Amino acid sequence: MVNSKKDDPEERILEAARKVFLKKGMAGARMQDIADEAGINKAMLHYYFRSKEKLFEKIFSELSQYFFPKLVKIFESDESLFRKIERFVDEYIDQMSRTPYLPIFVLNEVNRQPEPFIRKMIGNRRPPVKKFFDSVEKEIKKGIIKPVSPAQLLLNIISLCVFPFAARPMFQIMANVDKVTFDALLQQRKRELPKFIIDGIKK
Amino acid sequence: MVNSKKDDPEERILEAARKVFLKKGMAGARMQDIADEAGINKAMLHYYFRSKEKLFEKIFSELSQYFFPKLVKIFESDESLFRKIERFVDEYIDQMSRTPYLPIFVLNEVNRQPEPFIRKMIGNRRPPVKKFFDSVEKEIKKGIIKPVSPAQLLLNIISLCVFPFAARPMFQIMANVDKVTFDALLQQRKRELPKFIIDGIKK
DNA sequence: GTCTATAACTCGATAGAC
DNA sequence: GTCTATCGAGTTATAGAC
Repeated sequence: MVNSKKDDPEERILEAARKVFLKKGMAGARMQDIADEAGINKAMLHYYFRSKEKLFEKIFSELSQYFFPKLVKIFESDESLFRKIERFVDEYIDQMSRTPYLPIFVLNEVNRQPEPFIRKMIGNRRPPVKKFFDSVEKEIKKGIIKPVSPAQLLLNIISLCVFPFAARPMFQIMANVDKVTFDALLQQRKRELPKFIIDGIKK
Repeated sequence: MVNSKKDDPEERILEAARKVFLKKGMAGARMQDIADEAGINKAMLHYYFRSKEKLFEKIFSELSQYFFPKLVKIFESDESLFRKIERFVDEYIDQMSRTPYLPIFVLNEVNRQPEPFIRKMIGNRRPPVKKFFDSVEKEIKKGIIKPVSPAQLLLNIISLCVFPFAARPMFQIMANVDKVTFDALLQQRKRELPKFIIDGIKK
């Protein structure tokens, strides 16, 4: 094994940059922090990625892709709407647990970066929501669920899954709760949330 | 009227700082931006508030207080739990509509500032949640609602109210929606959300 | 109190030796 | 490719005239 991934400096830099940008955001991150985290020298960052902005673009582009729910796979199946909601909640909470700082990072940068930059970065990463809407309309017509607005329902589901992660640091401080306890709370949530959502819409 | 509030430079600075910090965050904000916004000179900022950090502390402390739900007033009343939820949703969405950038600002800074700073700033601003929990337990015992976890229910309510504001910039870009349309969506939400929540818990 | 000028410092970026 | 040294732009903060 000549060039193991772990020793590849480019890979080490990306990993360090991911960590620092996630925690501090573009404006708060320092190239020095990233260099230290990667155990190398500031000049190397520029050698490999030219500028802070280029490095950030790479990281943001990569990370934002994990933020957007992979609705496609789930909602293209021919399971029932309820089953789809169950799977979505389960998978999305798992995904966010793996990258806890991701929601606040993405929300924050989308708010702060100029709009053209954001359009370029997340341009065609919009999840194909139409399939979900159709699925909701169908269940309404069948009389299985109440006549809810599909857009509001989708917003509800995403709010309920994502917000706890965005509020996690605040919650942990205010409730004086450690990581382990909070994770337990999330596991409980994975079980209770689908029930809550489904009971909120079914007839 | 010798010293109208509108002309008081200290007040003008605070208003400008609020605006700039909300939009750009501590790390992204520039003292020059604040000075320009206040229509005065950079040196004045330091004359009145000594340092950027001191000014930020003042603003953050003031703003974070508006972020925390005023549960007290609502949940101390002797209305039914359902009525309390209705009022909470209505008032909280109104509050956030008045300060749209507030949620993302607070969540972001809590994540980024060192924990001791946050503790000092929002220390005893934790809403007295116990009253709400008691109220939920009571309704469970009476058999009016299902046996839900009060903590999860509170988290649900807050998620559903706050998240749309944190995600607003992203949502507007992705759905290609302007401010007016989004505000209409929020008004619809004020009507539909209480139904959704209540149907999610009632027996 | 308010302003101009500038000091002091931080940080991204580059030059140049190895 | 990697490092040390340093430049230069941008920012916070202060000195000092009015």
